[in-house]
Amino acid sequence: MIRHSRQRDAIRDAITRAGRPLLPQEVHQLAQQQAPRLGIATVYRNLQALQDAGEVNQVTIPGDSPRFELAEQPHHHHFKCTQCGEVTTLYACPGKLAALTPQGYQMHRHELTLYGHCVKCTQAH
Amino acid sequence: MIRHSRQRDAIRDAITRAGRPLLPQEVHQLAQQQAPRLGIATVYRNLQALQDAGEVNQVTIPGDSPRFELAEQPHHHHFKCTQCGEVTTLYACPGKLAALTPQGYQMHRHELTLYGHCVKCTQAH
DNA sequence: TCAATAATGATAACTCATTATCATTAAAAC
DNA sequence: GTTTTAATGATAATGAGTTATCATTATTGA
Repeated sequence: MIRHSRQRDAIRDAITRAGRPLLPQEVHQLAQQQAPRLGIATVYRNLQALQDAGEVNQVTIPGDSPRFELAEQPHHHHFKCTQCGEVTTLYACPGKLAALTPQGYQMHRHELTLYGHCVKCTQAH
Repeated sequence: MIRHSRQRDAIRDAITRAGRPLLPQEVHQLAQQQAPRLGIATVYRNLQALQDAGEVNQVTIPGDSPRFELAEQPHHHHFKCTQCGEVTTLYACPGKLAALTPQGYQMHRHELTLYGHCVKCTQAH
């Protein structure tokens, strides 16, 4: 039987407030503002639980460990800043990707990641 | 001072013949046909050396460990078969991705991965 | 052919994200 | 309030990929 917990709320809130995919460590840091003694194991446990419950999804940027974002978002892609490492959500898609698929192949989904400098890092020059 | 070695030739040839990005284990298996007693440490050492020499590049598919492909290829993307796991090179690109970049951001490069079933796995039904 | 040493192969060691363990804490039903 | 037990926090253990170690092999210049 599933019980309510301050920690799980803090984790869900952190992901919601961020509006972008977060690494477990980022979730840990952000959620600690709301649940001070939060342990990293609890973060992993609840990310798993929230995923099983269909509340959050896993996002993997090439070369990085998985990040977590709210489920129930429209189709989107991501931008990773090569300076600060932050990942942003992009609500846009080039479309027409079926044309890239070779003869005889079946495409079911796609992932696109843009790389560059975010606003903060661009301005910091 | 760099010496010639049968093992490095076998590794370079395996990547060249494959025509697609290979995992270190795949390189190991393929190159063993040409260099029977090839050890996995030698594979890693030479992948690093070939990368330093600019002969091969590293490719990372989300969630996977790095693969290696020949450098000096035109711009391209990849297709990963969700059935057999094989990664194929796609010499095509949707283009016009600058339009997806948010105001104030600077995009330098992008990565696109298509997922689905390759010819072999599609036919195997 | 021979000497110098780069490269190899086998395997131990390491890295680091993630998971398991277990005593303690705290929801929630009564 | 009391009881039950899910959830937590601290930390040890795990695992997969990669790197380091070192005795041995093999390339290359003399």
